[in-house]
Amino acid sequence: MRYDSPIRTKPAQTTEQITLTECAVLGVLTQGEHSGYDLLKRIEGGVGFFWTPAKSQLYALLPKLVERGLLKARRVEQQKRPDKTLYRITPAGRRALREGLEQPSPAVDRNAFELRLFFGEHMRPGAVRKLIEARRDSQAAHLAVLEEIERDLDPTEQLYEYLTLLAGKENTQAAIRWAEQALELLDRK
Amino acid sequence: MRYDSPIRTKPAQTTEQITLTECAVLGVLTQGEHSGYDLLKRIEGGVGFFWTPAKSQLYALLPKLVERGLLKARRVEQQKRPDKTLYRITPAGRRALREGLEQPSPAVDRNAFELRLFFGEHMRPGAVRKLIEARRDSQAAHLAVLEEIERDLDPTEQLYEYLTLLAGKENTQAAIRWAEQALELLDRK
DNA sequence: TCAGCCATGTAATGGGTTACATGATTGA
DNA sequence: TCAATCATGTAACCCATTACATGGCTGA
Repeated sequence: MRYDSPIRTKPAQTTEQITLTECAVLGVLTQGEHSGYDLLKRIEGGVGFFWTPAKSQLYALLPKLVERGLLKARRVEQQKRPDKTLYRITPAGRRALREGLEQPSPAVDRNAFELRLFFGEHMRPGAVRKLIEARRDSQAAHLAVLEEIERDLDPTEQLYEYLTLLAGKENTQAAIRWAEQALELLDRK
Repeated sequence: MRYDSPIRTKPAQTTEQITLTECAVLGVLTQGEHSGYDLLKRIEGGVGFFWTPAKSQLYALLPKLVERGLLKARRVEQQKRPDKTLYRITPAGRRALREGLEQPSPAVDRNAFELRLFFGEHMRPGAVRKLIEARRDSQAAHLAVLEEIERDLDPTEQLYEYLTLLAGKENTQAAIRWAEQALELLDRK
């Protein structure tokens, strides 16, 4: 088989596309100036339920966002603590965030749990049951966390956070219901 | 800051770990011998609901799995069609699949939709509503597909496929319920 | 005649993970 | 005294995506 050398077509970008990881970072930075370290903490208790960049990825990302003009960096020297860099979102950053958020989401979300379940036949007997029980328990624990958050959340002040919470609860409850049903079906067999 | 050169610690693997993409491929190949092209078709109508490797990724993967002894390749010459390579899973492949499936799933599934919703405040007015409506509609369409599949599925013969289907239905219904609720909340505001 | 299927890839880049590394400070 | 927190990264992969490329056959 023969192949001609491919033609370099640098796709002329009207505006620089940003990834969802970058959206997550910019999104958190709309809530004020933060260091990389701060961001990791913030992500844990919020966006982290559905998006978790690795530490090294985050530290690699921040300077790049500064280069692209989406963030501004400010170095802060400290005595009792290591020096740190604080990042602040720029107007261009806000525009990029908006555009990134308004892109359509890809059609399929990959789902490791369903993949495993689907091929349950190829696991050892008992492994599927364990998988489902673990699922039920972790989802129940997650539900408890979500309900905790719900108490401290004002639906009128934080409408979108609230809607996201409701979505999370609905999903989690569905997963628990399913798990119980599935375990029964396994028993009957 | 100074860094010593990192020590090369090739982690002594007891058994070669496989990725979930590889699980998906091996899993489909437990159902018989297939070409790369066949696999893509097969994936579309099954695993593809929760796992979708790119075409180029698949074609790159298959020879590697052969090298590692998890698949066996067989070249088939054809007259009216281009020649093709058929792949068949080996006993080592089945073992690797089992081990891969039995690994614990990562705690968080990333969810592009929830990420967007969470930062809804930073979208233009109306964009969130569109996002939710699109979600509702695509989930409703998906539910219809799942119900179609359900009709041709024998719960006793294909238990795990059936359980996966139930999980999918439960999730989809939860998403639709949530979307309707969310749209009402947006109206009231 | 023309779209679409069959069949297999290459090239280039980008996104993301794991493991390693440092070292002072603070509270139990 | 010992673990945890604060704070920032490097190195090396590997997984995954997008775009490009080929070319005969088949049915509407």
